[in-house]
Amino acid sequence: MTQNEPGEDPMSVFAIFNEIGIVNQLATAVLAASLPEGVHPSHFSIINHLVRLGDGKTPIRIAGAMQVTKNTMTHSLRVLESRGFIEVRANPDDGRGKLVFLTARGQEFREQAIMAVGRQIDQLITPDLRERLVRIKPDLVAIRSHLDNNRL
Amino acid sequence: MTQNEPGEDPMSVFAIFNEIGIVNQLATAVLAASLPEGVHPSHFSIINHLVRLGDGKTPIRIAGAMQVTKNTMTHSLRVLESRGFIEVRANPDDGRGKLVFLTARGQEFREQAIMAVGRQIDQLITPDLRERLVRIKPDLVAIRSHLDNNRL
DNA sequence: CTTGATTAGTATGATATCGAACTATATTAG
DNA sequence: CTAATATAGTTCGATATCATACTAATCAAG
Repeated sequence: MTQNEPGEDPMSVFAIFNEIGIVNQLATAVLAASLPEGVHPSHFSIINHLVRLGDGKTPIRIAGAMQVTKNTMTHSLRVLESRGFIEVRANPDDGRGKLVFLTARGQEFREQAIMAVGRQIDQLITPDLRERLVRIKPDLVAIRSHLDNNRL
Repeated sequence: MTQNEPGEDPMSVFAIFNEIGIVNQLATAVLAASLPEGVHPSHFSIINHLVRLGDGKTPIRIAGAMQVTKNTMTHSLRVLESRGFIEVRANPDDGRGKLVFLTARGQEFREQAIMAVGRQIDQLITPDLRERLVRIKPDLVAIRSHLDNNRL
């Protein structure tokens, strides 16, 4: 396949991803401040993933989606389980594997956390910013989807 | 100041930041794979910051910009100094403080790293994706700038 | 000046993450 | 069926990051 004029301007695309990185850094800080003590944004992200794509997934699939190693997932799932946000059961179809399920408490937690961070965001952004965010959403989805389907 | 109809739709803005987060996650993974062993994306980010905004900054200012604590910065600067990418000197104007300077080696490193990650990105994105990225850049800059100037 | 409060940086102990090695189960070749 | 290989998850040792506490230097009040 032909290669979009390689090296055309390596800096410019890099700079855009850099902007995305900074936005994410700032937004994550807002999220972190909205979460209760001991709950890391990465933990929240796991719960969020289970709600969006459905639970009953194996730890290794979740790890792949989150781009973390399986031992990191082992650790994170323990934290979530100790808080009663998820349940980890043996996989009936695979003696090696496990399956992760959200609990009612985990779902409540997610909703409350999103409300909390939503309030912070409301205080932070203007109508203009909100409009810009909505405007770029389709492109972001396309970019996310493509990168997600073409990982290295 | 009036507040953009609070709670209008907390989920929708949250979902967009979520997309940004995933894009960043995937892009960071590409960057991490392009960096030499032992150099963390956060280390690269510090060098990048020093190039973009100029060096001779205090560790604490860099920590603020990167949204990490000052002890994290102490640690990261030691890694970068041990590799010869930066120099940390006493601040002549403040007996407590230090100043961080890029070395020639640090600048070379940044350029090579950007080239390396640029090649990976070239292989990963299509002309359509590149177009989308360029298209959303102005909005991203506006969003980043606003969030940066209105941190909690 | 001197004292109290603030600030820059470091030290210490904790959690999050990673890579490599290990265990147990599944799958495949023959 | 058995042996070799692959996969799911855990364990272990290392780095990155954080919160708290500490040291040293600056600044502000008087």
